[in-house]
Amino acid sequence: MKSLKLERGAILKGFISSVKPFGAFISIPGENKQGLCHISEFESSKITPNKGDGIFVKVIKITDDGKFSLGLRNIDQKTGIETIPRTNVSINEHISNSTNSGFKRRNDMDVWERTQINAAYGAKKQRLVRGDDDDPFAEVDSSDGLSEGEEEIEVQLNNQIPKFLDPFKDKLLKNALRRVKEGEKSNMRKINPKTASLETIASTGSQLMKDVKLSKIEKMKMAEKKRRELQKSQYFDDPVMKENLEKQQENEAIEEKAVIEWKKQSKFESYGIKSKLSIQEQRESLPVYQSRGELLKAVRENDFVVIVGETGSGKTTQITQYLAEDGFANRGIIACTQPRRVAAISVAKRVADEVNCKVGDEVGYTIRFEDCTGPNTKIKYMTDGMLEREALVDPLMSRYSVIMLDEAHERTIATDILFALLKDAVAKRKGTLKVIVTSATLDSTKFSQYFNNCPVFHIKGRTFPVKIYYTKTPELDYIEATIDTVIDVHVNNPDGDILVFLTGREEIETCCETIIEKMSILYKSDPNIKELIVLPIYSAMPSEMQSRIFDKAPPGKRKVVIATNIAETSITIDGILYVIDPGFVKVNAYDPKRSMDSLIIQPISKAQADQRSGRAGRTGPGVCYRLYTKNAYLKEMSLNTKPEILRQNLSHTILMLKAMGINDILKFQFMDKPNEDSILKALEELYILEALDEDGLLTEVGRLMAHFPMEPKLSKTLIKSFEFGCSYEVIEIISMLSVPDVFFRPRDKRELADKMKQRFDDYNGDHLTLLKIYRKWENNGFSKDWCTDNFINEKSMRKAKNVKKQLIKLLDTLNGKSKGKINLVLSSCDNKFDQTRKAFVSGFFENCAKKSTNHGRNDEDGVFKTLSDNLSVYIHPSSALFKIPGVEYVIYHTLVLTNREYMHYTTKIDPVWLIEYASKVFRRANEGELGINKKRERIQPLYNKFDTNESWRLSRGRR
DNA sequence: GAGCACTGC
Repeated sequence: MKSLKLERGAILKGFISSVKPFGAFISIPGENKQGLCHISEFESSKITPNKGDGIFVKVIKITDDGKFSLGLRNIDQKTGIETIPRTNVSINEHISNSTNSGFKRRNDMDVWERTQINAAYGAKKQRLVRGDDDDPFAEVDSSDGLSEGEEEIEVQLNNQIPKFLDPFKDKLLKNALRRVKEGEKSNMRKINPKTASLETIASTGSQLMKDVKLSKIEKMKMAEKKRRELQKSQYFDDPVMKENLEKQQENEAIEEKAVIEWKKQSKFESYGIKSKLSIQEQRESLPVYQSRGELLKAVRENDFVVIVGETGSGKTTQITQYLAEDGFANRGIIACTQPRRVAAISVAKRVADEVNCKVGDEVGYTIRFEDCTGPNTKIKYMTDGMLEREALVDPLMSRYSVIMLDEAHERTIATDILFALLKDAVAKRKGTLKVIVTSATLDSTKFSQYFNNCPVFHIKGRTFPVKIYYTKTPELDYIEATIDTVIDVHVNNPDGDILVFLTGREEIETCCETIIEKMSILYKSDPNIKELIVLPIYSAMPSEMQSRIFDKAPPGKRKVVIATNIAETSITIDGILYVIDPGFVKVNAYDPKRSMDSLIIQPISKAQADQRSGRAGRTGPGVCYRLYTKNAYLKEMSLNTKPEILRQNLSHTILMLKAMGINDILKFQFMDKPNEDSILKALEELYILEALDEDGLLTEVGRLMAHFPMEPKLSKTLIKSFEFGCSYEVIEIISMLSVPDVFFRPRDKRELADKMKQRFDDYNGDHLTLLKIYRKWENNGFSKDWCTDNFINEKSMRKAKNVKKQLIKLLDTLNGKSKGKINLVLSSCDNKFDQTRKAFVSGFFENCAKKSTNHGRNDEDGVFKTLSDNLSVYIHPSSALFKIPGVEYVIYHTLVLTNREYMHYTTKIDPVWLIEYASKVFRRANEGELGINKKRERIQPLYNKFDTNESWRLSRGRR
């Protein structure tokens, strides 16, 4: 054959010079460079690449530097002649031949799109026909119920992408999907891009997120398919390929190891700026020092003082010391509460340094699992939840002379409850207890009014000015806008790190990946662009990865930290000069009517927006880019974030209040009173758990339940476990239920992680599965490696172990204090795990669901109906009971609304137990009084909460 | 066949 010139489209003969996992290098005689032929080319041509083989190739592309890529498709390897792409012909032929069977003419682009869309959506109706080689479009059976005019096209999946469109595949897929999405949305009201509200944008979600997610699924499928085929066809009979694969794997292992080593080595930069000033000089240089005298005077003269202290004012570390120096410590302990444990510890350490003592001596801290105070302690930092617990024993707070509720503007439930408790205690203590409350600027008036119009003190902060920019029109896709802004700031602005606020892990990961992708293109086009280091952070991330965000960016590089609102308050990163705030946050919304949790994305509040922008002004004058309009900030955003007490299940809180002797919850002096539904729901729950009696007064059991730091359903279960002789089992399960999810599912190894999890699955359900895991871990010496090997979150396991320890200690104390009245002797049911399930029924009978019989229709499989509300609920796919036949009655730990109403942690039960252990609520249905449908449900609730508003007081179980 | 903002006792 005559040698052809090397140009695009030319068909040449070459020789395979080397085989790689991604394809083969091919030498063309007379050319001194090798061309690359991708593995997909071999796959579609059904040729096994072997070193030395001669093949016909077509030149697809030649780059500027003379490299060329080659193709094999549609080239007859015997003759070297290009065949006409068969798909084009076949489709047209087929369509013209089949006009009678309801098909309309469509071009192959349509076919291709439909195939892709169907594949991506896994459409149920689609019926794939894998035609054989001679008849790619097997005769279509049109008798499947399609009416005239409707068309259902049936195609094969292989090689449907027109060759000429290959390079645009990703883009086409994206567009096709977008069209489908828009088609779906066409009934919805149109969003006007100029006036869209934040609410609308939040509820629409980001298109970019969806696109990335879909194309990722596609890519994963392709990669998996490729990997499998490669293994199958090449690995075993080709020594060159085998060697290459092994080498590649080796390299990957080395790389992975290097990353781990690097992570180990990279350590924290030291915190704070080392100051040359003496401690005394430093203290005097803080802004709060200017107000020392006035502040002490105000505290002496008033029972309550509200302090508006900006960040960096020194209020948290200094005010307690001023009070101690002024003699308040002689009349009792000076307490300062913090919403977070780390804050309590780190502030206590700092103050101990300043007064030159050991932590736990004059200055100490108390948090759950850890009491670091002593007989000399005068200044005590503690979590607000800890002080709330202390109020159970001592509502007058008689140990304390001053209590400072720090960060009170965060409005945790504990702080909100303490507001009212302290107001009461101050009145009763007649001048011997002082309360200081810190607040943000925006709600200082509200705070002052609540605390009997007390004085408000302003302390200036020590921060730099932040310039704020708004967008001119609303950003419809806030993820896309965020990515563009990050890159824009990086390319056009002087040095300084960037902080971005997004709502969750998924968003953060997508955003990071897209930025890295886009940046790599930019680096190529412009070598002068500085490197951008992209760092994600969210709470569920392993702590060794979290610490990376504190590393300083090397000279000449800039870092961008992409965070959830963990970076709003919990974590402070030095060196941030630019903040990018899309204006959204993910919050938990609890629906008391259905006792269901759901996570929703919503606009942030003004206070939150200000908090976020403030993060740019800690090391120098900063800039904040708000990706919403000024109008949205002024008119759409609420002043403050809705306090937690208005968003949560209150049963635990209300049980505590009852235990403190506060009976009339509806008249309790909340700063913001929770919704009545929410209070009634909690009271009702406590009543059916027998923690409250007919009059709403605390029962013996209720008093006991209030001692445990867990939700009432769990404490009831715990107490009942002593009757069932399975307290060890129940304690271990409760410990596992009260920590973050123990199952670890890394993005790239989900299947493996799921398989590992399945080995622990107990056929009775998830509670016993958790028990199994805890015990396996214990038997393996609480080993970290065991956790890693089994895809278990070690952090959670250690926490569970701590909870177990605390519970056992607590039970010991209760037994000791009760002088024989209570006898909670720990015991194990050995292998009689029915006892354990029975104990859970006696606490969780309200969370009971029965498999729906569907009355003949089988549209929806696996639907359960809750016995209390007849709500349709589903077993979560992660459950040990998912798709297990023969599961009729179950109890569940919580109900979470995501795509569906899912039961989390489900356990199979015997319905008879409901009657036996929750006789107050359930009874056997009476055949005579029921209709046909009701008869199918042998058990019915006695108690009807919709009777009257006060029905929680009544017991219909007695009739 | 699925999605976990953030705390706290």
